Amino acid sequence: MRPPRRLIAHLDMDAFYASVELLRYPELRGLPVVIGGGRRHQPERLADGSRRFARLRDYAGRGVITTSTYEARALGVFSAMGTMKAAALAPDAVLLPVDFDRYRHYSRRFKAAVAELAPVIEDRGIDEIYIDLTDVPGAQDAVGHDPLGGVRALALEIKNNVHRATGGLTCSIGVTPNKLLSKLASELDKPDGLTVLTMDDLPTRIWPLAARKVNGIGPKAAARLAALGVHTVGDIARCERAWLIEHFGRSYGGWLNDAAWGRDDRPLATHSEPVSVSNETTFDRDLHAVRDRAQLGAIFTGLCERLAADLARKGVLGQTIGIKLRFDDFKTATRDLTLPEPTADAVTIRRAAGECLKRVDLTRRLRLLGVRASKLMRPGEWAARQQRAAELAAQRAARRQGAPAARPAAMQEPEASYDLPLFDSEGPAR
DNA sequence: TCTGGGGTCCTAGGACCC
DNA sequence: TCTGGGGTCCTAGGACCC
Repeated sequence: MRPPRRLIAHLDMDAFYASVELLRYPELRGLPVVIGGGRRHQPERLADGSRRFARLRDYAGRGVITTSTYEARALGVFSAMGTMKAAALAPDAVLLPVDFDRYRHYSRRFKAAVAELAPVIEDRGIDEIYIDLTDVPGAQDAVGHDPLGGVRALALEIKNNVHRATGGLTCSIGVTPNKLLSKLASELDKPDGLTVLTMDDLPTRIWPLAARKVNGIGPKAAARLAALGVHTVGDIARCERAWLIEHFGRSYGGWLNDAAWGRDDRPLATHSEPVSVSNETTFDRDLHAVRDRAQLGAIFTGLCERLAADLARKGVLGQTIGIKLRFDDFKTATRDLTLPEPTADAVTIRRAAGECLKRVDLTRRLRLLGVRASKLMRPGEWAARQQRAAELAAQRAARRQGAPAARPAAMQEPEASYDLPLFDSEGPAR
């Protein structure tokens, strides 16, 4: 019996935040709309029942576009773009504030709709997931002459279920033998797309793509590749593995080679525990540690209080407390401090974060301040850790008492190593 | 036109222990 | 007494992703 071929789907909601907003404000359909900025541009309800929306040109301040509708994208406005730059490109585009609670609500709905048909899901944030279709009944079946007909039909069913459960949202799905390729495939036919690929499609569908499209090749790596004359995934595939390792290190170079040839056997991560929780804010104007001391102090305390509340809401404690600063030159500094025991208490967090702050040079003005908790654990976990640590300490003590001969010989007889040849002219080059 | 806020993972040096 | 090496934790920074 052959094992079933892996069938991994990547599902990506189309312009998610913007599409959720269009459900609420259908009169904006067909217009360039962007989500982002601050909270100061709520739509205004007029006397005649209609609404007045803020325009991008009305916005002044620091912020980025979170999402834009396809009409806004046509004008050159994309996510992560500075709002001021976006305003220069599309001054008449409608600007809406982000409403994460609402997006989370629709996120839960679409994920539940998928789970009804295929329960093995990896969460990849608010608007995308991986789905393992390998063992879903019917997914491996051929339909007529199409060996992938079964999985194609299943993916369409998933799209329909999402559309129905969200009141009209569309998504794009890529199905391939692994996560890496599916992530690329889901983008090939956006929006409202479905792309099913096998390894045979690698040269025609994947290799022409820009290297930057690969999940894991970011702006830095893409620039380094480009400087070496490597621009597409196919360019990477044509590079010798050894050459990639030479330029990018054993780990990343090897991965680049695997990625370009579509090799990826990572399983779906269906459960995950949070690693860190943080709270940060960018100021309206840069602040100075001395001149704006009072204002900074209030912001700092507020961040610590919100962090404490977030920890409590998630039911975790953090043992390492850290701060993040961003200076007026956009350079970032972090400091952290591991406490004797984990906490979720605002005052304890504020005190630890204050200690961290003392270790930073504060002559430059600040544009961002953040507070972070890591080394997270559930309250019961702390007791268990303490218990384990005590047992280990007891074991070590017993070993020291009962078996002194177990110490390394070199520690008892240091003379033994005196004459050993150390690094000489034949040693490793410095 | 100066660049949000929430995360994860990796690397690397030093401390410390055995 | 400055000589080995492995393992783990802490800290700082950086790349990357949604």
